[in-house]
Amino acid sequence: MEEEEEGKKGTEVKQDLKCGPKYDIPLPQPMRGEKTLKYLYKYMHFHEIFQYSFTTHNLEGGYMAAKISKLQGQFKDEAGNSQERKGIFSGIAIYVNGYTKFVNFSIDFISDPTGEELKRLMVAHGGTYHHYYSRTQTTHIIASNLPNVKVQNMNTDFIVNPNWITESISAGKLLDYKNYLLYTHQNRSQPKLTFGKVSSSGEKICGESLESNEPSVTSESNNTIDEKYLSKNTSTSNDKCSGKSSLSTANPNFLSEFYNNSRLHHISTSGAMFKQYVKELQIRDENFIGREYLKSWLEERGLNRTGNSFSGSEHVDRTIMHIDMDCFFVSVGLINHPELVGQPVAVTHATRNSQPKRNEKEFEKEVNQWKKKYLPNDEVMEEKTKENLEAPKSKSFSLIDDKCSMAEIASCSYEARKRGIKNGMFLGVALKLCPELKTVSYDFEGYTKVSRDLYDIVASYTKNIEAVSCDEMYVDLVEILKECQCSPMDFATCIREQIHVMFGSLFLFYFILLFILIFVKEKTKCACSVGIGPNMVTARLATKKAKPNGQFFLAAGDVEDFMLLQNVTDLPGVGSSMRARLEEKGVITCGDLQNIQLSSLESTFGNKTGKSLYELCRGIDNRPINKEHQRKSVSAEVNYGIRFEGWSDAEKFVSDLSEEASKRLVNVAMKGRNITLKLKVRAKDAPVETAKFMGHGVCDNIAKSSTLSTTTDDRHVIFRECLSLLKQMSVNPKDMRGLGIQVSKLEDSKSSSTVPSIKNFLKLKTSEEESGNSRLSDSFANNTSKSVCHSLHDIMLPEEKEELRANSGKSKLIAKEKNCMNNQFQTELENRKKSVENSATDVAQKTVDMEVLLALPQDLREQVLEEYKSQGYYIPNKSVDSLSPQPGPSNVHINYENIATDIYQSRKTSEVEVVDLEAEDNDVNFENLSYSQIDESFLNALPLDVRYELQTDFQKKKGKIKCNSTATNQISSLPSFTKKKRGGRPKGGGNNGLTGKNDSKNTDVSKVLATENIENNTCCTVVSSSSRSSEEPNLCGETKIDSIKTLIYQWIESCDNPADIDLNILSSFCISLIEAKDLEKLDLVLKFLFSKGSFDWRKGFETILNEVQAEMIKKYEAPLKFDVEESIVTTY
DNA sequence: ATCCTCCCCTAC
DNA sequence: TAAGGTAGGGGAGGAT
Repeated sequence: MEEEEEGKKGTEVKQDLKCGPKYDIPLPQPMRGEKTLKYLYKYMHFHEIFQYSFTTHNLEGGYMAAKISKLQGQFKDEAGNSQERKGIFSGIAIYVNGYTKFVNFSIDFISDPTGEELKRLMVAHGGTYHHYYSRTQTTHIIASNLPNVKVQNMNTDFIVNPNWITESISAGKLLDYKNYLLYTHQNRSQPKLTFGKVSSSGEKICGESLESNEPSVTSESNNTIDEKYLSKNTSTSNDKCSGKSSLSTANPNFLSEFYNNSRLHHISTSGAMFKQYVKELQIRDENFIGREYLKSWLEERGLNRTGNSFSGSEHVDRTIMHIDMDCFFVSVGLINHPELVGQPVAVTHATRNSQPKRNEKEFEKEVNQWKKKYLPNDEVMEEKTKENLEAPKSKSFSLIDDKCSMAEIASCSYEARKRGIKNGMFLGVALKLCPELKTVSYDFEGYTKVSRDLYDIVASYTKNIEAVSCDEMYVDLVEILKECQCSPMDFATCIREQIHVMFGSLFLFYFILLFILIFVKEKTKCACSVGIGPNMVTARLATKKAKPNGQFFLAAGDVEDFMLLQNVTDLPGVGSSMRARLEEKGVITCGDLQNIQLSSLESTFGNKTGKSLYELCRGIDNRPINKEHQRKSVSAEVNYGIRFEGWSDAEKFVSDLSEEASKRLVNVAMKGRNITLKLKVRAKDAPVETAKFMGHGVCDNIAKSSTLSTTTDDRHVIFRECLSLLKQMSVNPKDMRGLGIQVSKLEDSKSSSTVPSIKNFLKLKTSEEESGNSRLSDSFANNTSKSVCHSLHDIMLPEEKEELRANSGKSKLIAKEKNCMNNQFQTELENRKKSVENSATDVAQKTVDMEVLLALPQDLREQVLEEYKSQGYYIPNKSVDSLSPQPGPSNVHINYENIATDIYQSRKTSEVEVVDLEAEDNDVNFENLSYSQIDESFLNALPLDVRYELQTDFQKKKGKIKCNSTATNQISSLPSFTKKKRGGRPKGGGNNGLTGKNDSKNTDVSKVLATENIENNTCCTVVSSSSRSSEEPNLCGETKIDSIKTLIYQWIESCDNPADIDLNILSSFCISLIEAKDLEKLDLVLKFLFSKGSFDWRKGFETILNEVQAEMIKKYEAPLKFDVEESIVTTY
C-alpha cells in the first residue's frame, strides 16, 4: 500500500524534471441528454441543474463551471451541516440482516431502500453501519423478516423494521424504534426512552431528539430495553474499570472479532492472498485478453508502432511498472460516501465525536514515556524539530492530550494530507490539525473487491506481476511492450484508464456520484498512480512522483539525475530508524548518500544493508520481479486487548492463538518445525491502564523459540510448545500486553502424509487427495490442474449458468455484496475462477457494472452506455446489447453470452473429464456405500423422519453413482463443503484469519455431503446436457421432495453457513419450480429451508425467498403466500 | 566460516 | 474508548 505510516521528515525535495512528464488521463466527457438529467434531478434534488441547458459539454469554464462549483459548495455545506447536527442517527449502529429486497427501482427510492441504501442513509445521518453483527457495538438490527428462533445471541429487542430508518429521516428526527420492532410479541415491557438523558455528555444527539420529539413515547415505556440500550452505549466505560471490556481477551469471541476489525490484519492477509494469486497465475494457460484490448486501444488512438514514433525495442531491456492505488481505503470508502469526495477524509474506527475518558495522570505518564523513547537525549523540549524526525507513526506527541481519540487513521485523503494529516496518526491529533476532517468507517469487503478487480485487470495483460499488497504491485513490462509494440506511457494510460473506469463504475451505483463523476470530473481522482522505471526502486520512486492519480516514466538515462535529489526515506528499507542513523551522518538525499563510501556503509549498517543502500541510492536494483512467492513463515499475533487476570486466561488465549496458527498452516498446506512465541510485556514503570484503550502501552518485547523434531500443523502440538515457552519466560500474565505465535522452517504439508483424524464412513480420501485438495481450494483457482471442477456451478453448462444468473437477477448481485467475511474468500475463489475465463471481457463487463446498469432505469441505462461508448470506453458490444430490453418475461435478463461461451469452451474439457470418470469407476465405489456405514452418532442426532429419509435415500441411490478419486477431489473442493475437513478447520477459499468463526465441531457429515455432491455433480452434468425445458425441475438431479429435503438437510449440516454459489443453485431450482408451476413443491422446499439451519443460513434463505418472490411477481403478479415465521414455528 | 537464536527493522 | 498484523531481511553474538 502506498500508506506511509512512518513519520517521514518533511524535507521536501523539489526537483526539476527533465525526464518523463507526469500526465493525467482525461476523464469521461460530460454526459449529455435531458433525460439523464431529469433522473439526476429526481434523485439528487439538485433543482438548479434543471434550469440549464445541458447540451453544453464544455464544463471547464464559464457559466456552467461557476454553477457547478456553486453546487459543490452546497454539497459541502450540506455535508458539513449534517455533521454539525451530528445526524439523527448519531450513536446508532445498525446491522442489516438478510434484508435483500430486490432492487425496486421506484422514483421514491428513499422509501424502499436496499441494504446498500440503508447503509448510505445511515451514514449520511450520522449513524454507523456494520457489515457484521457485533454483539457489543451494533445497537439495532434492521430486518424485514428475521427468523426468531436461532437468534438468542442477538438481543431481539433491537431488531427493527427498516421503515424506522426511512421514516425517521422523513420525520427529520429519530423516531422511537420500539414502534418498529419486528417482534412485538416478544417482550411486551415497553421501554422508557430515557437513555438520552442518562447519556453522560448532554450533547448526545440521540437523546436530544428523542426527548424533544417523542415525549409521549417516553411516558408509555418502561425500562427493559432502555437498560439494554444503555449497557450497549453509555455504560461501556464501566466495563473498562472492571477490565472486562469486550474488546479484550475477556470476550470469548475476541480473536475473531479483533481480526475482523483489524486493518493491519487485513493488509497482511490480503497481501498474502494476492501473492498466492500471482503465483498461481504462473501455471495457468496464457489468456491475455487485455492485450487484444490494448492493441485495439492503441490503434484507435494511432499509438501503435506505425502511428507512433516509439519503437518497441527501445524499452525492451528492462522496464518495470509500479502500480499503487491512491489512498486506497479512503478511495474505496468514498464509494459509499460520495458526498465526501473532495473533502479531507480519514478512515478510522472511531468517529469524530469520540471522546474517550481516561485517567489523566496515567495518560500523561505513558505519553511521556513514549516521548522519552522516541525523543532521545532528553530533548523533549525541542519537540518541534525532533518530533517528526524520530517518532514513529507520525504520532505528533505534542498534540496529544487526554481528551483526544487514539483511534488510528488507516488512510486519509489527499485533502487531509494537505493539512498535515498522515496515515497512522491518532484521530484526535488529526482533528486538531483539521477540525473539519470527516471520518469514514472501514469496508474490508470493499477493499477486497476492488483489489480483486485491480489484479484482474492487470492479469489480463500479463502474468509478470509481483504482488506487494492488496493495492500495490510491480509489473514487468518487457513482454507486453514487445508484443504490443507499445510505449510504457501508453500502456500506463490504458491500464489506468481501466482502473479508473472500474472505480467509476462502483461509484455509478450511487447517483450522486454519477453526477460528480460526469459533471465534476476533477473530483473523482480516486484511482491509481503508476510509475515506470528500469527497475523496481526507480519504478517505485517514479510512482511517488506520479501521485496522486498520475503516471510517471523514468527513462534509464534520467535515473542518475533523478536519484540525486530523492529523499533517502523513500528508498525501500529506509524507515524511521535508518533515517535517524543516516541523518546523524548528515544524509538527507540520495545524493548525500552517494557521497559515502561503500566500506563505510558496510561497517555502519552491516554488509548486506550497506551494499543495498549503496546501490539503491544510485538507482541500481537488480532484484527480479518475484512471481513465485515462497512462504517462509506463518504467524498469528495480537497486541491489542490482551488483558489476563491469571494463568488460566493466558493459557486459554495461547490455546486460541495456537488454533489460529494451526488453521493458517493448514490453509497454506504447510507444516513447520520451528515455533516462536513472541510476547509484549508491560514495561517496568509503564502504567497499568494504557493511554490507548486496550492498547499495549509501553512494552518490552521478548521472543523465544524452539525447534521440533518433526514438522507440524497440529494445534495441540503448537499449543503445548507455546505454553512451555511461555512458562519459561516467566512473565506475570497480568503484565502481558501482546502475544504472537510464529511457525517457521516450513515444509509443504503434502510431503508428510496426514490422514484426517475423522472416522470416515466413506473411505474415499487418500492423504494425497487431502493435501492436494487443500492446496487447490486454498488458492483462487487452478485451471491447469486436473481438478477442474470446483463446484456444481463449475460443471454447469453455459446455458444453465446464464439462466442461473439471469434468474437470480438483481437481488443476487446485491446479496453478494453482503457476504460476510467468512464467505468472502470462499466467494473469492469463485470470482477468481470466473475472472480467469473472462479476463478483459469480464473486466469491461465490470467496468460498466451490471449492478449499476441494472439498477438504472432502462432509458438512463442506454444513455449511460451510449455515452461511455462514445467516449471510447471499452464496452463489449454483446454486453451492451444485452442490456437493452430483452423480449420475454424477464426484465432483468442479462446476456452473459460472451462469458458463457468462454466458460463453455474451457468447461468442455472438464465435462468430458467428468463423464470419463464416471465410466471408469476407480477407488471409490458408491455401490459399496451402505446405510450402515454412516456414523451412528450422526444418525442418532437426526430427527427420526430425516433419518428415515436418509435411509431410504441411500437405498435408492445405491448402485447409481460411480466416481473415481479425481472426481472426489474436484467435488470436495466445492466451497461450501470444504469447511469442515481436518478437524473442522476451514480450508478452501477461506483465508487465514479472516474467517471469522470457525469453531465448528468436526463431524462426519461432511463426508456424506461429499458423497452427495459427487453424485450431484454427476447428475447435474447428465441432466444439463438434456433438454431442460421438458424436464421436471431438479435439484442436483433430485426431483422428489423427500430426496430434495435430504439433500438440503445434509447441505446445511455440512457447514456453518451457506456459500453463495450453493444458494444460487438452490434459488434457480426454486425459480424453475415456479416455471414448472409446481408451487406446492416450492412451498414445501421453502418451508423446509426455513425450518433448518441457523442464523447464518437464514440470511441466505431470505435471499432465495426474495428471488422467488420477485419471480412470482413477475410471473403471477403476486408473491407466494409464505410466512417465514410460521414455517419456523411449525417445525420447532 | 557457518549456523542458530533473538532480536530489530521495514513494508504494506 | 477501539480493533497496535504479518512476513521477510538481516545484524549481533554465541555455538559449532
